[in-house]
Amino acid sequence: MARGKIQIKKIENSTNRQVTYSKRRNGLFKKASELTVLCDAKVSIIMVSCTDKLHEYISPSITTKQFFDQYQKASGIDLWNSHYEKMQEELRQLKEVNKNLRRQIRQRLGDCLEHLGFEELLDLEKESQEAVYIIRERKLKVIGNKVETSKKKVRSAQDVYKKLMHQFDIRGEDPQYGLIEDGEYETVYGYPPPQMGGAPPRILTLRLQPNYPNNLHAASDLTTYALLG
Amino acid sequence: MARGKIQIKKIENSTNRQVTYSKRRNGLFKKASELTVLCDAKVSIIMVSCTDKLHEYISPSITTKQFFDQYQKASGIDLWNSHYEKMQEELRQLKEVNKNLRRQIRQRLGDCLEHLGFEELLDLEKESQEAVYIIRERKLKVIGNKVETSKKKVRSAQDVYKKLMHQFDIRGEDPQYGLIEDGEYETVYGYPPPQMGGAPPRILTLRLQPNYPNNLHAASDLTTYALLG
DNA sequence: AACTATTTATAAGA
DNA sequence: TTCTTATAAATAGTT
Repeated sequence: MARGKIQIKKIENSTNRQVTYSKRRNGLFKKASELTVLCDAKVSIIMVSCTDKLHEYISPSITTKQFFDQYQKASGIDLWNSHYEKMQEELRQLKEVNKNLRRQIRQRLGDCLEHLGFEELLDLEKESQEAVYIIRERKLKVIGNKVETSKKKVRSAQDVYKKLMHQFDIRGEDPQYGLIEDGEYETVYGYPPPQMGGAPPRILTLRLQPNYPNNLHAASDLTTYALLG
Repeated sequence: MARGKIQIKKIENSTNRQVTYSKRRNGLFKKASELTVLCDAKVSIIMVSCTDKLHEYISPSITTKQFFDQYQKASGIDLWNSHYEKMQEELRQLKEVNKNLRRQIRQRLGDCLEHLGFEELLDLEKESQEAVYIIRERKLKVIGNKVETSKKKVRSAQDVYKKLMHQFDIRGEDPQYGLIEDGEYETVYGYPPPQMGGAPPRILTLRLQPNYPNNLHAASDLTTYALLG
């Protein structure tokens, strides 16, 4: 439009193209601005250059968001579309799946059995009974582990006790808590020998040990052993 | 810009304003189009007139929706606002809940028991065993219902059979399927009397009845009864 | 919608 | 990028 007419086709020289883009962009924005004022209109321009840089003009007194809302309303085109609708569908499906999972759990707890067919009922019974066996096995294994651990702990406590007793012996002092003899701890849990004292002295013995942490974990171990009786 | 310079301020004459809006809008769109071609850029223009009419220019090879996506990405502004974010959060939570529900089911099937504490294991065993009892009771009740229903169906079939026999009797024809005597159906299922014929003749008898629907449901009933043996 | 005097935009060069 | 400037394009006011 100056110093010679140009063909409207892509400018091949990249630098020229960049310069023209910049100039014409400003021109466009200026025109948009004038239009906004002269005609009391609202204009939104968004441009992306071939180098993927984004520029935008937006009339004062309106946000791009408001523009999109207005555009949607006027055009009937749902701009959220793919994103929004897919999300809603996904949400719906997840809720449905969730509902089914919850019902399944309730059925496995014995609720809502009315809507099950006979075959399903038989399968459920079989599955559940098998699960009970597996869970029971697991429980027994855990108990076994706990017994092993406790045996080790008891042996350790025993050793320290022995040493302590030995020290009392050397000093000629009264041990005062010497109710338990060596070698008896190992059989205390599960089959307490008749000659043994009750449980409280055993706990006291453990507490005598400053190296033995009398924390919640140990307490919980003791509590658990009671289940073996 | 012709026949006199104008001030850039709102045109008070409404007709003039409307005309100018139209002219300049075309000018703007033309410029945008040229820019698109010359600089290989993408342009979106949306305009709303003061009379709330919407006009839009969009570069070929792109949709307004794509523009929004690109705009969002480049600007970091979330045009879909809190709604979108809320949906994403909801989605995330639902997926989490889903995962937990599935794990719970697996545990009730005897899988993944390693991560359960001892107390939890005991609870699970108790719950599962109770569920098995409930399911078993339900199964027995369903079986009871099925037996009742089958008794009624047999009685009904029996009645029709009796009438049919009566007709054969009157016409002096050979019944051909008269293997089963009156009063025997009631005890057929569960405790077949030794003098009874096998199952196939019974089914044939039922099929003799045009009023008795020999559909899939009836067939499924017969199949189910076999489970009672 | 068409015309046209005039303003404005801008291509090319610096 | 910005400035300059010759010239193309846009457009205000008119018809």
